[in-house]
Amino acid sequence: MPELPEVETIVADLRPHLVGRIIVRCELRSLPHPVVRYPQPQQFVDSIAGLRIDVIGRRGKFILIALDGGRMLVVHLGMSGQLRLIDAGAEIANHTHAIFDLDNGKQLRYRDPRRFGRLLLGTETELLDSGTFPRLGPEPIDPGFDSEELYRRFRNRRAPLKAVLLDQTTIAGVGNIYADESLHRARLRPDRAARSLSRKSVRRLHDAMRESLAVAIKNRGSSVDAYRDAWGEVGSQQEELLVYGRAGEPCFNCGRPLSVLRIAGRSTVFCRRCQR
DNA sequence: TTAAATTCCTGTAAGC
DNA sequence: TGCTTACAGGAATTTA
Repeated sequence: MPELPEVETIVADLRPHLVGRIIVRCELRSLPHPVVRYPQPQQFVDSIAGLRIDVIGRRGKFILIALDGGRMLVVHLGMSGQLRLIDAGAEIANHTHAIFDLDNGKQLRYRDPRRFGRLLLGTETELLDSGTFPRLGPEPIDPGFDSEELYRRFRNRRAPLKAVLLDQTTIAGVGNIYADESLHRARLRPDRAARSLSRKSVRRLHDAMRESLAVAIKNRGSSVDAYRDAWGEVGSQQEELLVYGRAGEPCFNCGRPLSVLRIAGRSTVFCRRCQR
């Protein structure tokens, strides 16, 4: 599933090909439309035509495409979303829900078999006020994000550490894969209360999380499920994962079979010996 | 206020 | 082989 490293890879790949391009036309397929959440689909289509792409960036797991006139196109890939740059003549894959025609004969296509993703169009204020774009926590890979800030955010949280890491209003961009990977790297049990961590432990987690994300970005993300980059290619981080998806297999550190728990409705893999 | 449970959705894999 | 069932999960929504 696309988390911070996967979204970062897509954004970096698309940037040189999208900035300066004009969205000539937008076509929404499959109605009632499953992924356009704001504004109404017809208004979405009508108001995006003719706008130039000025900037493309990322915030948490959201792709932000700033358009001239102050509005932005926001894309969240959910579980199985793909945002790909394809020649206009190419065959249209099933589950393609939106097609944006660009002024150079290319198309930006949004495909999402499980339909958990969403598309938004509006100004920042509009999207925040409509409740369609959440108030996210800090970016974990931001140089200004220090472990003291993380400690402060854990301070009054009695929920399990894993659940707090998945909470996008606490930290933006971490999902099930990198939560498990970060906790393993930091040698912390996923089921202990976040507020029980010492400053020292939080510092270890802070460093582990940044390391896990940085390595994953370098490897162009984890293609454990439907994840593909902007060209339809897989990443390689799935081959480097320490615990995610390895329940029952030996811990690379101590050899003991990895355990699995259900926390916050997510399967959580960890080593009972190395993570205490 | 916080946290846990439920819901959405479809492809995949396991079980019979 | 072919059918049924369970499972995967991000985040909004509902319930406690």
